[in-house]
Amino acid sequence: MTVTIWYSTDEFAHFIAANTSLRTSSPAFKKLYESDASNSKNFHALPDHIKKILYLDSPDLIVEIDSEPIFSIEVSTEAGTGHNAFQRFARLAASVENGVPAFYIYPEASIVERNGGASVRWDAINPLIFHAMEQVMQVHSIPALLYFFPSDYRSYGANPKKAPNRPRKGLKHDVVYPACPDGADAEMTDMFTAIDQILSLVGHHGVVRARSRLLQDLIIRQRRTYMQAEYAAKAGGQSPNTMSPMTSTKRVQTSELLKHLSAYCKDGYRIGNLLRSREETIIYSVNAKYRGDPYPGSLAAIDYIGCRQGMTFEERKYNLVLAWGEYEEHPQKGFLLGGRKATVKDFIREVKASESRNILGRRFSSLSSWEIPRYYMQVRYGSTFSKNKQVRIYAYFADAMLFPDGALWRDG
DNA sequence: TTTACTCAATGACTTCCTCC
DNA sequence: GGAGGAAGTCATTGAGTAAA
Repeated sequence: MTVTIWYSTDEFAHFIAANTSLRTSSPAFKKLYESDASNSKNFHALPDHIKKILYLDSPDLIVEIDSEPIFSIEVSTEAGTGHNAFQRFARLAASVENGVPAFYIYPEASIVERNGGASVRWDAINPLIFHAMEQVMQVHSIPALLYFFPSDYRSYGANPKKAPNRPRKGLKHDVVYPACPDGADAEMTDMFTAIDQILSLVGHHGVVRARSRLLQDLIIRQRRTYMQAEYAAKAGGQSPNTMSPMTSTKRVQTSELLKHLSAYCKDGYRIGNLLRSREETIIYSVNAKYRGDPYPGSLAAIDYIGCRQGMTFEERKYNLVLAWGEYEEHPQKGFLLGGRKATVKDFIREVKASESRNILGRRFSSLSSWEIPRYYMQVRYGSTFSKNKQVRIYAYFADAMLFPDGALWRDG
């Protein structure tokens, strides 16, 4: 049995190995490269099954046994207010969509000091993240489990100024691995138990059979139940639509979307059946400058919270549309998008920039040795991994992208 | 060989806006 | 007017590359 831990942070990989049964399997530690866009020298050398998990975004760690990914982990110390907790959601989704359980370590709350220390308070996690992860589990029948990054919150929730770990945002770090969460905390020991359980099931049943049993496992069911209870307690009965990022969405008749898109339909062209097949459309309306984070992750979460009813993005009850600009209803044109913060040119510019990393137009004699396998990867995958993160994620999740001065959409 | 610069990604902090 | 959420800006890191 060959165990490999793919990591972006060496210390975190050793932290996980030392605290789980992985320590007895003499794992190999290998660096994970995020994409062909961010690391053209090394990305193409990753195994194909690892690339598939990275097709949207790269997690902090992937554990692989005999060339089969077993689970992935994402860790963050960021304050989880607003849409922040969703920034990493696309990579959790990518993992689970490939049948690989995903662990997410996120602070229940972290201390944010504002105005030079005049204001010291806990910023608590947006509970909608629990709901979104539950939806992913329901769609794919693969665990997506959140564990709290250990903190002083439960003991010093009312008094952040007295929190022992105030200089580190109230977060408890490990003694041996200081950049990592405190491995002695119950949240982390619970996570290690769940990891060991997954490794044990894989050892007994093999990867494929183990996957189908994971959600029935008692330890995993208990965590899932805990997450549901946390959502209920923290959301206090609020509807998902009253929480970020759902507050930035609106549901409209698809006919309104088609009216809006008709401005771009010339020379007898008629929009295809995919958009028409769904009676209603969810529009993620962002009146902001075009950018990446946090929108890609939020878009993926909106898909799972409000649109999906099957394993692929084609199986949606509602179209999912990302609209940049100031939304304004319009009786004849469906709706308008105003403002100058974002333009379709921003998106096109990024796509064009990614093409500069495409080496398929080169002559063989001009390729250096290390570029030959990269060239061969691009022959197979085109620019799948050469585009930057947001371009990949937007094009994957959004059935249409709208700007004040242009639009892109799928036909089928 | 060293240094400076660029790019991509991530995360933290500040500011703005809306609602009560 | 204050609280909290949303959006914008900035700092950091790591890798690659071109110039000194």
